[in-house]
Amino acid sequence: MQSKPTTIKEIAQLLGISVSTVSRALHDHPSIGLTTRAKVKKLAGELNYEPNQTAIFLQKGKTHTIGVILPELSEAFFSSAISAIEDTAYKKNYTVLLAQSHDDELKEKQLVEKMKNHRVDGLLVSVGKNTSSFQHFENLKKYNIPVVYFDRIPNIPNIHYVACNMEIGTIEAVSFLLKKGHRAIGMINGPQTMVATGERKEGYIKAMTKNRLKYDPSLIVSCDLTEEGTKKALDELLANKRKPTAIVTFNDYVALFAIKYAQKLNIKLNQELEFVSYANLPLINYMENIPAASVEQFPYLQGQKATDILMDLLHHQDKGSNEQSAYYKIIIESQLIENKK
Amino acid sequence: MQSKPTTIKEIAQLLGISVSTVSRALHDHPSIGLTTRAKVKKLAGELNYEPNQTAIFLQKGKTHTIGVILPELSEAFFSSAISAIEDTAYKKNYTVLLAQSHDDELKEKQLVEKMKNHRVDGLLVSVGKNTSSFQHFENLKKYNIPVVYFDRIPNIPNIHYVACNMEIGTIEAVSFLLKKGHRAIGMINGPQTMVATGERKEGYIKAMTKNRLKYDPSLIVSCDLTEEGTKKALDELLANKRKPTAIVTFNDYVALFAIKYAQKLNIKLNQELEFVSYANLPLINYMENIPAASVEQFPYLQGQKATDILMDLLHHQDKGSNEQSAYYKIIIESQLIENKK
DNA sequence: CAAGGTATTGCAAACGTTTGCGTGTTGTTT
DNA sequence: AAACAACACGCAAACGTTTGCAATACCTTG
Repeated sequence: MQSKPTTIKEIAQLLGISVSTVSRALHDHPSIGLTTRAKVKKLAGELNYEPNQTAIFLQKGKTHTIGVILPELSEAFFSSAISAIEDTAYKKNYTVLLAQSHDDELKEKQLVEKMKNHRVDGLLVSVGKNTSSFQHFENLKKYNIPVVYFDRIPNIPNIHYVACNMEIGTIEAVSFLLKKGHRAIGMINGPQTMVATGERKEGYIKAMTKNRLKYDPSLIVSCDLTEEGTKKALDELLANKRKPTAIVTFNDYVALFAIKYAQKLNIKLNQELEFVSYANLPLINYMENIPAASVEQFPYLQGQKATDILMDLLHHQDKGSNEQSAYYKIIIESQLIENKK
Repeated sequence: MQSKPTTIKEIAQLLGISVSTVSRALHDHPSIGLTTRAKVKKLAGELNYEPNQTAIFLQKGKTHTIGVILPELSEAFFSSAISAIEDTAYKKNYTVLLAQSHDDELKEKQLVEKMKNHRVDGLLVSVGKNTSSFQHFENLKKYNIPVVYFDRIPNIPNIHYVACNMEIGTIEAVSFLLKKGHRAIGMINGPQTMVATGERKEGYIKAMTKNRLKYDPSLIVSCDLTEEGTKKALDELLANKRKPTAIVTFNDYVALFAIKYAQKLNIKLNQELEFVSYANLPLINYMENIPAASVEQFPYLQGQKATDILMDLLHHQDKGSNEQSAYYKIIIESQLIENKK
């Protein structure tokens, strides 16, 4: 019952011809006669022949597989990105080898090794929160395994990446609130250590100066992104001498925490206090009390672009120009989207 | 600059010994002298030797890779499951090859082929909504590739699966509402075609009869799971001669649609009308108006169990007993969880 | 010192495929 | 009729490992 998969060798034997002829026939090599070609294909069809990829991998040195390492699969942002990656890779006939680092630098390193051993053709990476050294990724260059970073990118030169610039979206967000008449606009920002925190702050300041308004540092508070931290941050803002009438929050989680808390404080949403956030929760649509607008970060698009770049890199490394000087640096502009309710 | 990965052959040459000795030395084969063993390992370390897995795959006929095919990566339920699968597989030193079918039967078939060609050792599958034939999966048996289904399992005999039984959870859900004093309990169920719809209905009926209450069929309405459909279903229930004071909804999406709509109708939640749902959205925690309780389906646990089973199958197929008569049929009991607000 | 044993190592096949090159068989051309 | 293309196919190496078996060296024992 346990039929082993058919091999090229068996076909050759059954037909009384050589394996090379069979191989070539299956690939429509011109030097094979039409009759043998037909014979081979017929038998191959009947025997349900499927080429053994592992053998081809070994032979060609290419696996047609790309590795993906990201922090957390179950996070909405990443699951959306991985969905895009799989879709895009599938179209180009690549397969996806998946792994999550759980934001653990050590595990990340091990995963890189594993990917290397599996001989993935290329790697897509969103680096962990705590990753401080990127040597384990950079080492891959030596083995000619291209790496494309996305979303959470390391701050080092000479890399390919696609990321979303939060600054533009933030400017839009603040401008949106200004246009609605708000003057005291608060911001619940993330931890100082994150790049994203800086981008948001910069965007905030730029939006203010652009509109010839003075920037009040006391209106930006940082937060550890937990529910408790959010409450504290909101308290802090509300206690400010210039009590904000609108708040930009670091992300949707923070926004929802803040909204929930604001309701408990009997604050009238969208009247006394309006929120704008950064989108990372897909189901904003299912809820009633949501931020007035969200800065979209396009996870699907990011995954798609990153995969496209990797495919491009893989394609071009064969033909000449192994000395690459150009690096893909794709910045997707974040974009403010007003939430319909 | 482009250093090719070190091979066993190079080590052998450099040390003036044979490849087989190097191979054995690296595997701590007892027949290799301690001195050579040390020499080999030292050099291997210096040269950063990493075994070429593709070669090992070919040689051993095992890839230490499992394939995962599921409908939609970006859905919370599946992203949670895949997270579990990856975690579990990683611990056993397996790698995950990932693909999504987008509920497309044809693509599902192609993916199975692809997985087979990649010579995955085993397959984890949650079948697509529209899949009617399961032959493409069953064919894998011939090639000795075990398949474990999870969550969305086909209704055929002789398969391994892990699924969540909705009946118990539903009984709990209805009982929960009965205990709270509700007597007219409505249900917004799914399409008649889905297995899950039947299970919910059965659970509902059993809960009623168990409590010696008569079952009123007009209190169960089906719904296509869209927002519009949900509104219609709710209208229908509210127009019933016995207007329900509580409703069990097919899933969280439906619940949120219904809750949103109910608020628009100025119905006082938890007083006039109470909801219980089936959990598939993780961020219920971030919202104010949520179902009073949810039937948990344990996606992470399902993914974990399914992977464990597959690992077990893979382990035991080597040693004897290739004639397997026993099939794993793991039913995880769904469980009602009261939502704290 | 010969015999036997043991510890160490090498040889070569195998996994399934691709591919450069060689070889034989036709057929065409002069 | 000889020479030469063109065509069709086979041989064998290669990809990097593992592993059964053979072979060598060394050591012990009688």
